[in-house]
Amino acid sequence: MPELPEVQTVLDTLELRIKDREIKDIKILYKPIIVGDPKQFRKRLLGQHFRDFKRRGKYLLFEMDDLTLVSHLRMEGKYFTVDETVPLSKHDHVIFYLDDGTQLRYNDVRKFGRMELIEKDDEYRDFKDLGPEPFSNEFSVRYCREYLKNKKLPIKQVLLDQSFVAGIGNIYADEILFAIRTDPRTRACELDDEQLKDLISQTRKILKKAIKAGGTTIRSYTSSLGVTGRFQLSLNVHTMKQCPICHGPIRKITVGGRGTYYCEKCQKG
DNA sequence: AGTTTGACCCGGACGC
DNA sequence: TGCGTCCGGGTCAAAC
Repeated sequence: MPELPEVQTVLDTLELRIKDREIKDIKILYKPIIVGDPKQFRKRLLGQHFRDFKRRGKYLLFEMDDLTLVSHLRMEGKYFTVDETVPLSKHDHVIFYLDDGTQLRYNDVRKFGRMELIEKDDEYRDFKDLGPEPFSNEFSVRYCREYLKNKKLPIKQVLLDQSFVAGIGNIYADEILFAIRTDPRTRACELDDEQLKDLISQTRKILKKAIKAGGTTIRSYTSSLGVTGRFQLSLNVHTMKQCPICHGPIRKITVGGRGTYYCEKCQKG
């Protein structure tokens, strides 16, 4: 599932491919992807150019001339830039016809992804409940301490809560907790300042490394986008069988309804 | 009022 | 082959 690093990678790559391209036409093959009226969506985007590529949490923001296209990939949303002669794939749902004869295609097996137009510089309504960016100064020990002080939920579950910090999903939550040697079930309010400091720095370190890995991988692809690059990312616990530190078994449990991998020897308290 | 839980959207993967 | 079940990001409603 695309998390912050994958979203950033997709954005960076799309910027290289379609920056300043004009939208000549749009075909929407599966309407629920579009939030709001699909006809208006198409109409308003005709003649617009992809000018800037920004990210907020896991949201992609395509800044056009007069408006912003907000896109969320949810589980398996992918973008491809292809020549118009390439046949449609099974799960292509939205086709953008560009002025250089190429197409930007949105493909989504689960159909969970969403696109929505917002007025330029408008604060997107979904963003009001979105927590700070992991790389921002706002994501500080003081902020975490305050946010978590009454939270009795498992720390893993809070890491997945986008209103705490934006952009972390199931895979990186597991990796971060492994990196700070903390049991994913630990109550969030029980982390002390030292652990919070560690949490913040490891979060940034892991996300940065992932962005770097994703970017490297993506560049080796010439005809398609949306390959997230995760397969090249080295994971320590998520979907792993053996702990890279103690070589003991990695356990899989359910925390907050999500599959969770951890090492019971290395991750205590 | 604030916090927490669970259903929902969807289809591929997997198990029996 | 053919079912049934599981999974998951974010939203929303319901329950605590």
